[in-house]
Amino acid sequence: MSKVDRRILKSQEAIKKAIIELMSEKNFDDITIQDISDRANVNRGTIYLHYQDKYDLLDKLIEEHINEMRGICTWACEMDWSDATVVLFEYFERNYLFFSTMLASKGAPSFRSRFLEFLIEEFKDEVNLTDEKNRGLNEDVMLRFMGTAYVGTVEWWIMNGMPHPPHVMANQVGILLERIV
Amino acid sequence: MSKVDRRILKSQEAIKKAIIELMSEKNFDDITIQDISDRANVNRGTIYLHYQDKYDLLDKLIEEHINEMRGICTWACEMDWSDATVVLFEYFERNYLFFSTMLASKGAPSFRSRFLEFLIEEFKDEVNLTDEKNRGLNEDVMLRFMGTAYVGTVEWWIMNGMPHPPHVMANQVGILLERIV
DNA sequence: TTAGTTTTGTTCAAAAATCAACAAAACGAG
DNA sequence: CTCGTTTTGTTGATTTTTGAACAAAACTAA
Repeated sequence: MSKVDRRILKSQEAIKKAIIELMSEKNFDDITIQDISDRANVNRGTIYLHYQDKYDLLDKLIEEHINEMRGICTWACEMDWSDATVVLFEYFERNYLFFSTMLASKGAPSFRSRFLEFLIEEFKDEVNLTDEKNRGLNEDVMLRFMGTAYVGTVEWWIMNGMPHPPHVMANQVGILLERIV
Repeated sequence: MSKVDRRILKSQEAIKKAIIELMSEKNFDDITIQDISDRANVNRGTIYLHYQDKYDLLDKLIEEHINEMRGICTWACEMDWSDATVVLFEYFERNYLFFSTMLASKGAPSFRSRFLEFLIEEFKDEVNLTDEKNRGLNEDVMLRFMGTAYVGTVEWWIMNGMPHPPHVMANQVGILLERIV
């Protein structure tokens, strides 16, 4: 865990913040590297020091959030399922601009499917097919069912300006998930 | 007007913002260089690259604001006095944390007098002693009178959380100043 | 006082970011 | 298509910032 030079962190933070802001304002295709460097207040060349191009930047940004969420899930594994969900919803809230932009219709269409894929992966360890209750149920169907429900609910919550606090959402979703699994 | 490297601007901005924040939280004497660099998220050595010590930093910070205000005054000289005052009050509002910290009882005692000194300097060009109306009036007394009134009013406005919008304050102060001068 | 801790101010080599310049690619209007 | 403009991705020389280290000074508590 060799710590990273703070200049790298600062530059990358500024660049990532910039592209999220810009994506919330205009179409991804219309964003130039110059736009990003202007907004981030870094030299244009600095962006190329960290990313191949704007697609690579978007990929890395998404993947970072996925990893962050994976970290939260494994870290919160010891807790109750409902408690773990609270932490996730607080993460969504904290990164509101990212999720609202990415889940918006004009947003990155790749993110929704990547998000779903991640959730299914996480649910995999939670479903128990050997359980009496789940006799005759197909795993892929169950995972898909839970995953889309989760994504869809988060999407609704975010796109409607987070009408309930995270812990309420987490509680509701937690109850519903418990019933399924 | 050779433009300054953006890294210098960013570092100095972060450092200045840091010391203002810290001064609003604790006594100036209790603030260490390490505190400032931590808050600004820059290396401790970077501060010494730009300032002698924390006293020099505070001096430069104050003097920068004085210069900024002087710029506004000369730039707004062509306008009506009342309009110029609006721009100044908007400047106070924009830099609320700085002014509230500096004018607070625990703040930098040097700032209040420096501020007053600046205002008197600016008023000097505005008073006309040859005017019939001002016969028998002493210039120093007039300037002191106007200056302390101005500082005191700004101080009241800032320390009370800016109860009126800048243009209202500017209008009131403008009217009162017109009556005096 | 003394010993132990914190803070200061400075040094160094290394890393990152900067600006300016460039050719190539992509784009858009006529 | 063609010309002119914009954007891209890369280069190199220079500047700023970094982290780590250090001795000296200042502070604290016993």
